[in-house]
Amino acid sequence: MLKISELAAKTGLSTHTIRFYEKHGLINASERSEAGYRYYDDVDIRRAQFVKTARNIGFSLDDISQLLSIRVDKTSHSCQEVTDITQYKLDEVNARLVELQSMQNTLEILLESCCGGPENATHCSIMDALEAGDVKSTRSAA
Amino acid sequence: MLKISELAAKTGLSTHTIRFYEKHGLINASERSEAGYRYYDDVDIRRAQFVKTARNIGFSLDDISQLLSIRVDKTSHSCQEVTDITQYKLDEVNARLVELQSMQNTLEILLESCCGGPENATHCSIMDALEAGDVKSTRSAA
DNA sequence: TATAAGCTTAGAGTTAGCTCTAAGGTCAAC
DNA sequence: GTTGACCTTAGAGCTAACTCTAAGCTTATA
Ligand SMILES: [Zn+2]
Ligand SMILES: [Zn+2]
Ligand SMILES: [Zn+2]
Ligand SMILES: [Zn+2]
Repeated sequence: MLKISELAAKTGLSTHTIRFYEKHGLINASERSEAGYRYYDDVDIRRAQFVKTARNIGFSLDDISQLLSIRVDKTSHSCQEVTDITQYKLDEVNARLVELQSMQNTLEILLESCCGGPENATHCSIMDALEAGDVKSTRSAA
Repeated sequence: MLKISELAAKTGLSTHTIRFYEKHGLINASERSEAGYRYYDDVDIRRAQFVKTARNIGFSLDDISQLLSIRVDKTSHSCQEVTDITQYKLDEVNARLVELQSMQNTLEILLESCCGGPENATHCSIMDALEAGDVKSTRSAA
């Protein structure tokens, strides 16, 4: 049985974050001392580590909620449900990648066009490009 | 002279956003009617379009503040200041790209490992991987 | 003249995921 | 028996960039 700071040390989550996750139903302490101290058993610890791992991959807390409800009763859930969540996340990531690559491209072109020197910016081609608006839009949803 | 909704139509910003940008010093209406209505002249309009363009590229409002203060007095600012802002943004974008590519990679590997079928998730390799924690961490700063 | 559309303001709410504070109780060590 | 580290709670604050609301003027149209 670990106390909260020990679970924090073990998982790399802060105690604040652990309590925050508890409030959101992601993890919990199956025991409490008389004084109200949280105590985590092996099952709790594995669940906390699962959350941390999923979080590291980039799943949102909502995604993780769904994964956890599959996890507690795997026989009632299908592989397809798991891949759906994962595929949806991948789609999000890919969409964001497209945006960022477009930003990267635009910024690189801007940087190439400007001398970057110490003279004043009256002739600056980056400023000119921003002024002219002839740059492609890279944002749809941040 | 445009009224706020006309400027909104012209720039693609909402009237709310225009007022929000004004509150943050990005744009302003050089005239007001007796009733207090905002009126935007050509200079205002060009500034608003500059902001929109910079925003489309992905610059933050803080970045844009800096770009605008260069813009209003280009002789007092150098190309280097402009490239510094741009390069800094590009560095940010590249850092985020690395994270997202790592996420993409991890998610693809997970998806390949799972059958995605309708059977129950007791054998699911995605769940197993999350359980084992043997996935690389993709997040540093979101 | 009445109705609707549009404008004003200050300020609150949204999102996600923490992060921190205050005020106080508990526990082990010296 | 008293430090000091650790625990508890409710709730506020943070970031970024909006987004919306309420309450009340103004302006254009029919
Ligand atoms: Zn130059
Ligand atoms: Zn330049
Ligand atoms: Zn399967
Ligand atoms: Zn599976």
